[in-house]
Amino acid sequence: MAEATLRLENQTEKKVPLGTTFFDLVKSLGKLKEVLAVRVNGQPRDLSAKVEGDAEIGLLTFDSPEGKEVYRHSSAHLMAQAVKELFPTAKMTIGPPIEDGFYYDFDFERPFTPEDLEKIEAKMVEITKRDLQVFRMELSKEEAIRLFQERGEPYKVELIEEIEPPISAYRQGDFIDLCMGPHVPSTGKMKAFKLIASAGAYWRGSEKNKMLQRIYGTSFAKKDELDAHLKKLEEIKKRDHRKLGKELDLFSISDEIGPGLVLWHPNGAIIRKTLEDFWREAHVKSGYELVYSPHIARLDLWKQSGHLQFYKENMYAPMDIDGMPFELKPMNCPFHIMIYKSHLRSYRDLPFRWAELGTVYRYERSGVLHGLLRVRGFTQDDAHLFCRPDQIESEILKVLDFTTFVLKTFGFEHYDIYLSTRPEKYVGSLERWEQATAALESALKQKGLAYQIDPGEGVFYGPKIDMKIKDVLGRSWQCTTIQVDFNLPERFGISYRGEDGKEHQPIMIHRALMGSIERFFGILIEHYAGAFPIWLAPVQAKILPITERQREYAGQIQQRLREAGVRSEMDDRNEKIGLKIREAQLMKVPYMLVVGDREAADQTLAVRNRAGESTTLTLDAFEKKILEEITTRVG
RNA sequence: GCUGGCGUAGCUCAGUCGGUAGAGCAGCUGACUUGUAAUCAGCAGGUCGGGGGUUCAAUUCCCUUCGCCAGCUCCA
Repeated sequence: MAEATLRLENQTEKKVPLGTTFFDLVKSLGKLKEVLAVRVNGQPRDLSAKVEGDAEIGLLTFDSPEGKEVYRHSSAHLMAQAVKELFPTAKMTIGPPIEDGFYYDFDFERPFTPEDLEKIEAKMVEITKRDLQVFRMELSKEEAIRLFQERGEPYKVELIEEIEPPISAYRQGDFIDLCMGPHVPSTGKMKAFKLIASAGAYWRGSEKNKMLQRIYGTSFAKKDELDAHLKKLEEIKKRDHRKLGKELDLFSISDEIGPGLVLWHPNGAIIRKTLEDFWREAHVKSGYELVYSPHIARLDLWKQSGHLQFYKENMYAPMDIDGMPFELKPMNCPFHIMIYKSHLRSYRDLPFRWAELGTVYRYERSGVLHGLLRVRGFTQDDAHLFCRPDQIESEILKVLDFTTFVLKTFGFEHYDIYLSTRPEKYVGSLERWEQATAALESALKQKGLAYQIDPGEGVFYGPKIDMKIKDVLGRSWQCTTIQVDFNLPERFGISYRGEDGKEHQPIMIHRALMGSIERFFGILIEHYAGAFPIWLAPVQAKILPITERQREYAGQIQQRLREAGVRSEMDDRNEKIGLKIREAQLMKVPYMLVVGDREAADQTLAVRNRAGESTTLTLDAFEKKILEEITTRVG
């Protein structure tokens, strides 16, 4: 009998007869329990598939991204089977794995209720107990269409009509679903799953189509992994910036003022002020100059910039001022261009680096507003660099250094970086695009930053680098964006006088590091779970006298700390120390300074931190410690 | 914008299968002078998101509108 040589991941080779199933192969390796599917020469396959020749074999377990996909895709099938058994009139549509789980969309006469989800989950458990074997079927297009027509699944028929044969489907018990696969070998493989939510979703994602009922679920290979994941979801809920924003009295969004418009309360405002001071100081140190611009400008400016043409949906209606239309600004760039235009510029002047905390207003559809993360009025930490083409790379290098420094200050040290290249519709010459894209890429490489290329995802006016930061829970947030712009310099006809005495067009680079102050603040609240590091904390130290007898001593401490620039407060209410501590703790105050008769006599402080640890220090020692922590921005 | 859910005191929430509402915390007043996450008592507080309709009567049912939440969509 003919044999095939299989090379396994650990570089060992194994000879097996042709036609051996991967199931048998995995069994012979003693890994049947954890292996869900295999990768054959890079292609994921079922365990039931047969060895057809020499191949590189990978074993897919739940620990690999591909294994997770297989497992969760099978989980989606399991859920669909449960739904069909409970609600036979539900029509199946699609059900893919997603990050952290899976979903399945059904066309059903009503939304699924939480009680439905419980029933479905119970049915899923039952189906796993049946441990149904999962079979792959390969069909011609006609067979596939007939099969799903007979089964009364019109959405599946619609999908089949658009795909090329051979068409595959998977069967477990009486349940059949159109699917590329691969899948786990039997329903009993699914050990730990939970249905999370139901919600509406459009067929094929278009609001012109019918609204379907989507059920989200998640699944894991082990119960404790599922529990850990559910715990993380709880943690995310606890950290919700909207909840913490209210509890810590940081900000509010008022119905009477309008959706997406933020009120910064004193506690939030002092954090913002501290953050902005840091931002300005850092920019000046890094060779930027600060500028300011107005909130409205003549409509003509936006015509010239092209925003009226390309950004209209996000702009508010113009207002009439003395018979002339003015527009609320959605961006700062045209203003900075006008500053550029206010003088004749020489190649010797370039680059210019102009930064502004510029407040812009953009119309966002009502359904997308979300706390501080998506608002209608916000302040960008914006800057525009005007440089010569040969300066792009060095400028990008500086921006990359600068943004990593700024983000690191807030404890963000892991990024996903994307380089977006020329889209189909673009302005500017091919040569410019290539030069700029190469400059961006070269800068990323020099910095040793790992990045992915997003082909064709650049903006029409130039290539860009986007950075997503990872917070303490591992969630990604898009903040930094660095965009080369060939368009606006052209539209506004800006130029500089070159060495050759001729006019040249400068390159403009837009960049925002935090993105917007509002959004970044929202991310920070969640990142720190409201327990801001001491340099940002609204109240850095709270003095808690035990009785009225220590009021004078407590007052001296407060005065001393205030003079040293520490944001301190005193709680001299006629209350028990337990209550004062509890309230300071709930407000996540970094240091509680308890002073009773003992401390007053010794001129010391009982310093309690947020973790509940106490030490006794002299006032001098505490002042030194807290100032050190504030200036170094630790803790 | 779309689908679904929700909107009751400053906050968190209960309640009314139609007869104009209740708790805890917060607030105010008083007592207590207190040692590391809630001292006790009393008082006060709501046109039940807004508008309209049905009804003898609407916070409750219906319509509409605004807002919030989840998801979709969108984010040149």
